[in-house]
Amino acid sequence: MTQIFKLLSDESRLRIAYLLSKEELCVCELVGITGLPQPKISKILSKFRDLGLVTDERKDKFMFYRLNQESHMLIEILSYMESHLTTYPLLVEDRERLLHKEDHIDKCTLKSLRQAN
Amino acid sequence: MTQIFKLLSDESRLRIAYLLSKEELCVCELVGITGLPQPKISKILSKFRDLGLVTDERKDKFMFYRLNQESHMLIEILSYMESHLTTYPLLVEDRERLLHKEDHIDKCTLKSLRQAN
DNA sequence: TACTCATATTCCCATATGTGCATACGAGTA
DNA sequence: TACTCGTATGCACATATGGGAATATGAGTA
Repeated sequence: MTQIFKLLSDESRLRIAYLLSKEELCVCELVGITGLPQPKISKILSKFRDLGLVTDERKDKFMFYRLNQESHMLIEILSYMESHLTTYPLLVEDRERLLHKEDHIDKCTLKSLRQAN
Repeated sequence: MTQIFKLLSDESRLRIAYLLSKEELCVCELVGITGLPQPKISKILSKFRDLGLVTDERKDKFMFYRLNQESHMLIEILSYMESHLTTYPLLVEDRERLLHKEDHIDKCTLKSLRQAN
């Protein structure tokens, strides 16, 4: 339980957890949306994975991460955060960017791959 | 928001926050129930106070702390924890000791003071 | 004023943590 | 096999953090 709180106690981790609570995302999408350095995001995701809070799946060249649906507590806390989002503008911005994520992932080939589908 | 999660990410802080979610308590009661050293508890409570999460009130020689009722997010998280308590036996034990707290505060004069009332 | 007792603070130490950078890995492909 | 590109890992560094012991503070009281 303290582990979950610890993960959420860091702004970068909180942002990533929040974004993943919305939909599954790959590393380059998270980089594009948050603007955080890629190694940092990979490290954060590996911590999440070590604690069994996310699962990963490779699709083409991309590693997609999603919340482990068995992490009830994490999921409920994140969904609960939605109602307190105005106290955290950065998360609101992330949510906005997530809606237009195609505009933020031009540094990898995922964009054109998506457009091809 | 991250501040709240950070507070709850430490076992000692989590225990104290949980106990205070049940009822207002003074430092010596928290010492008695948790077995944690008094300076540690005072430090934790001062952190809580700095973040506006608790309020304090002196009664006789004792400083009583309670959750700030305006800390909605903290309060909701703590009440939500109740439903996941079995995953954290230590909190269950604390809850038990809280029910019989008179048995755990014999190192200060609060006990006899209470019995006098 | 001196004393008691509950609580608060300070200091020091070892350890943990986050960060940036460089680089390694690994799957697909030419 | 060599190359690309997305992702993962390792290292070094500064900083943050928790813990324990000693001590300070402060209110009440004799």
